[in-house]
Amino acid sequence: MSVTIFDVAERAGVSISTVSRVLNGRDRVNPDTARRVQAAVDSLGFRQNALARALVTRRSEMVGLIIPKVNDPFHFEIVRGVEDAVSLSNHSLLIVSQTRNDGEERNLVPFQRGLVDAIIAVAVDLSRAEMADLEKRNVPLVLVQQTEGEDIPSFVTDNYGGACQLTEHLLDHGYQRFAYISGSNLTCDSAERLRGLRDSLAGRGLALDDRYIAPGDYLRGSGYEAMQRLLALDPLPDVVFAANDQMASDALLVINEYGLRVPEDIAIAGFDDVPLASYITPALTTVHQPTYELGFQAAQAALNIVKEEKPIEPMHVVLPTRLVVRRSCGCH
Amino acid sequence: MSVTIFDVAERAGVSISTVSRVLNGRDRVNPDTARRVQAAVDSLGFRQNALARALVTRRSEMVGLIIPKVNDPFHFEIVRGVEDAVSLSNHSLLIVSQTRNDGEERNLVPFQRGLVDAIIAVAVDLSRAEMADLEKRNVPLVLVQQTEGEDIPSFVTDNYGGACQLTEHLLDHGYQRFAYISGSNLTCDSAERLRGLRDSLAGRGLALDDRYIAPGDYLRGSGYEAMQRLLALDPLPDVVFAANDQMASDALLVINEYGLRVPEDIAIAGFDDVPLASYITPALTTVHQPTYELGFQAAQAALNIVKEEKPIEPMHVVLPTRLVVRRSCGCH
DNA sequence: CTGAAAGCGCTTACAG
DNA sequence: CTGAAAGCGCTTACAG
Repeated sequence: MSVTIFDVAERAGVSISTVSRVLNGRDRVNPDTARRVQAAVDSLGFRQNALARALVTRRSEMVGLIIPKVNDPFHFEIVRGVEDAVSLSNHSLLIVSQTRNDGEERNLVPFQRGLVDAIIAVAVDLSRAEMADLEKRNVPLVLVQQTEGEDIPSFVTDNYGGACQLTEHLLDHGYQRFAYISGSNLTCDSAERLRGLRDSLAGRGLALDDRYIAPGDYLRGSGYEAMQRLLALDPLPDVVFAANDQMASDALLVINEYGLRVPEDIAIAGFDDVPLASYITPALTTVHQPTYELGFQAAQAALNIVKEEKPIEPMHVVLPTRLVVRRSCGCH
Repeated sequence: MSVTIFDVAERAGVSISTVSRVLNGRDRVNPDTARRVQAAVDSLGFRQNALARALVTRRSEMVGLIIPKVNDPFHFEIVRGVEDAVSLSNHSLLIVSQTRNDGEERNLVPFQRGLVDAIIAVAVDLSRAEMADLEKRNVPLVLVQQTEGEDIPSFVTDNYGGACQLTEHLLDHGYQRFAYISGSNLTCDSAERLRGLRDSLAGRGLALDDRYIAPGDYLRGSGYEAMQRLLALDPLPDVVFAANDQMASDALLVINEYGLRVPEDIAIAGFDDVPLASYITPALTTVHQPTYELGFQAAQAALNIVKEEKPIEPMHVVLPTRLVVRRSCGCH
């Protein structure tokens, strides 16, 4: 069996209450006693059982993260940010990677059973019912890259503003016929980016023809089909704005296969500024998102809600994006 | 307060023992009673408290994952594999992302406190002492992409074989002067790959000059410096074998900056076959690793050890790699 | 098939 | 500053 607090107490010749006190360092303890206890702890190799502790304190010191089951650098930077914030305050990270679209409830079960002190949900489209259930169980929820009403805290990047900035830049190149490759329509980021594109075009008296919107899902390969569809259009678009870099890279491949050149024949731009963007040829003009920051701040906020036991201020944070001009837009 | 098993028992007019029985579905329970209990559970919205349950069963149904703090697709595919295996058996995943090199013990604490039933350590170079401690606490450990003696189960890809295959291919192109950009020397994969390179060269009566080994650390940007160092050499290498695709991509950028062409002036090959490899120009010849499989199998093994309470068979698994020929080696 | 009781390993008022 | 006792929410022999 493993070493318990009773073993330590016995060895140190004190009660378990005293052991608990020196372990948690909260109440005052005679320095001599404390030393004896510490010696017992060390010699026995004792470690507090986190489960027992959590059961009585009602704090597991674990934070739950729900994230779509995609493998891209964009999401992983968020995870890194979350992980850093979480471990900085000595908490652990429990991850549930949820397949988009499957809507099964099972995945959330660990979170409904008192396992985590707070939950961070990334672009995951939780149902209202699920959110309500979590709320009933009194576990704070923070949304990342999505929003859902006023009452649930959220951290997003300025998808709209970034899209506007990018579109303005493309317009300055003189492009007129825009095409858009959309992301998964389950998440709101793609819609926001599209809205930015539309509004900026409208500002110059242009409109986006619906036929020039090709559906994608953010994932590898989906930009491929979308671009093929766009290349069947007549006239061809001047410039393609893909909802993320991955799809933009796919589009580039297709355009090259068709014997056309980027940016001379068709310009391209993406969104996210993942590492891939700077490695392809021509390097991709895109919008940088502070993903690590996003995850870090969201996690800090979640932890704060737990600590303060009240909502955070401000409830809704929008992090600025930054236009990254490379060659695929026609610059240089 | 939250709904407990007592509330359910009261509502259903039975004892908590009975409620527990229907919840866990193990012992025989009168169908009528079971229905009453289930109705109470549903109407109260009751969920078992996972902490309390874990405390008595001595199973938390959580699996711990230790992974270096890098953000690359290679590692994340492993995570995805682990996550799938873990959630397939209704367990949760607790992640600790460990900075290489910092050697602080703190990160392992959650794992030493009874929080997880098993641990999977990815290329992380746990110290012997840490492994021993974990063993003392009776939590099974499975190593991924590393080995440490006979007694600890491990899952690795065939780094040596893959490197041999790749080298043979490059030799068939007629290259003679090889250079190697190494990975972090904390992990054994890079050493294995280097060994494969060396042995294959030796098979053709060639040797690798130490000056042609440039140190890298697998991370973004480190191939950059390494390649600069190699380009200062006289004579220049015919071909550069980078220990992973990321560094190979960096090397490509540097070679282009120097006004040289790949593969005409210097050929390049990588390792891993991450998505990036197929997007750069020229597309990268590399060695595919079954990373998802690796994580999946490792997690299954860990879960099996927990379930069977005995070591698995076989203890050491080597998954085959596959040569992926693209253009950077000179093919086409 | 079901209930009363002990126990998992801790923390935390409450006394002293 | 310290200890005895209750309790966190479950499971599981043990009786019946």
